[in-house]
Amino acid sequence: MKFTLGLGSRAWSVSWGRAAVIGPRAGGSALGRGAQRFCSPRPARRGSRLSRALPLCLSRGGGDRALPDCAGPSPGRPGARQLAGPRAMEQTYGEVNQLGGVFVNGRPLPNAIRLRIVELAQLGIRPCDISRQLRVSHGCVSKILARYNETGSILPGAIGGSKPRVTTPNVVKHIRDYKQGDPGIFAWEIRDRLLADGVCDKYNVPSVSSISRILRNKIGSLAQPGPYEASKQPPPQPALPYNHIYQYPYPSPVSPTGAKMGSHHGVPATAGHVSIPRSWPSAHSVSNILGIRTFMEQTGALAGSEGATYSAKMEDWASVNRTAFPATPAVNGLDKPALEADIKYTQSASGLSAVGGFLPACAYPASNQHGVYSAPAGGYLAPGPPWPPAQASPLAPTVHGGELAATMTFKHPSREAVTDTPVLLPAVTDRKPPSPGGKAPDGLSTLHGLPIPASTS
DNA sequence: TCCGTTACGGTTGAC
DNA sequence: TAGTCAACCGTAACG
Repeated sequence: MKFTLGLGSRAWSVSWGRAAVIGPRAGGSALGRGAQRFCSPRPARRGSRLSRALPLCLSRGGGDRALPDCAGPSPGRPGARQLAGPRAMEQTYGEVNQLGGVFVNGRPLPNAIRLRIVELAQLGIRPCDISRQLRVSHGCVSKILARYNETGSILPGAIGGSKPRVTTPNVVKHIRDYKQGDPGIFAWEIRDRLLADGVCDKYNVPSVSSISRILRNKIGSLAQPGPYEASKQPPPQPALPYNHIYQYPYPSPVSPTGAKMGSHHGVPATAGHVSIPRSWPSAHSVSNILGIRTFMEQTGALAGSEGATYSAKMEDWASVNRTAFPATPAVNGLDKPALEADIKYTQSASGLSAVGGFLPACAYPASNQHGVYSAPAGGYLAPGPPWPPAQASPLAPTVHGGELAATMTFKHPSREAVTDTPVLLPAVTDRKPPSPGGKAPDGLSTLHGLPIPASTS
């Protein structure tokens, strides 16, 4: 069932919940499931009955940044409740899930919400309750918690981009050497030798097909140096620094608890154990997200071309996720943008009221949230019956804004204690060994990826 | 009712 | 510069 709400020039589709649409579950095999999905193309995706209660304008939060208009959905996503308009088109759009929560399809939830999910979970609140309270799908809650349990990070992974090339000049050189030494060598044998010789490790060894392609394209004629070799001699380099890319730069592989989550004062807790899914230069890197680069640059920790590189990255990301953490004077240790974000994310009379002040705010500056995320908290969490209704939050007594750091140490159940000592520089943790997943940690600073204001006091 | 899992449609960024 | 690809996202639905 689907109906369209029209409001002036605005109109969007709102569909009823799945129960009303698909009826009894097909139950049974995956085929049935798939068929059902096929026949019932997720009618509820574009919204829910709850969405009707949402404000029509999910414009970015207050102030002069508020959008004066709310136009219809963007052309690309006619069904979604989206914002439009000159500015809205570039900064605001979003959809409403069945719980009434606002989200941007394809984009991560704001770190503030992610953080709340973890925090609430650590307070013993069940995921289903968290889901309702934050109006985030339970699948998402589950995923975020699972990720957090696994990596200690609440941050989303790096979106987009490509994996680092494994066919580095050094690898190519070795392949050529192997081929020259044994023209009859098979690609898989080369692969084995690359591993055996330590040129590559199991995570970055080229595939057989890649080796074959190299042999075909780059080492086609062994009698003469390939164009690559002839043109430039790659500097000697160690085995492809896969670890440099994927490895958790943990101080000790046997000390998974080396890093403590959070710190009382350190809220921008720098130490920490936030990991990032990929650590090759990514716009989604924790550093970029959090503006750590800026900090590091300011402290001279990041210098030279690398800094420049990251600088560019930061610029790129400013439009979406990347916090344009300017090197502007901080306010009480908190960058102004962050403060603004705090304001924007402050939960109003929604079900989050109890935790509204629990978290500072989304780490994303409003300008990076494409509207939805930068909308006032009350907008992000669609208004609706408070959850739990007329019930004081269990968090309220213990958690309040500004005390996040003190209250939430993010001590992972399976992890060790939390340090109370604020750590000012990003620290790495020994959360997990290098894995193909390429989860790299970052300082808790990055912890939740939030510029959580030091609780001071 | 809860929750892990997964298909899906979407975004992103490197190539 | 546009297209492709593969990563990621959150939601909705299944079991």
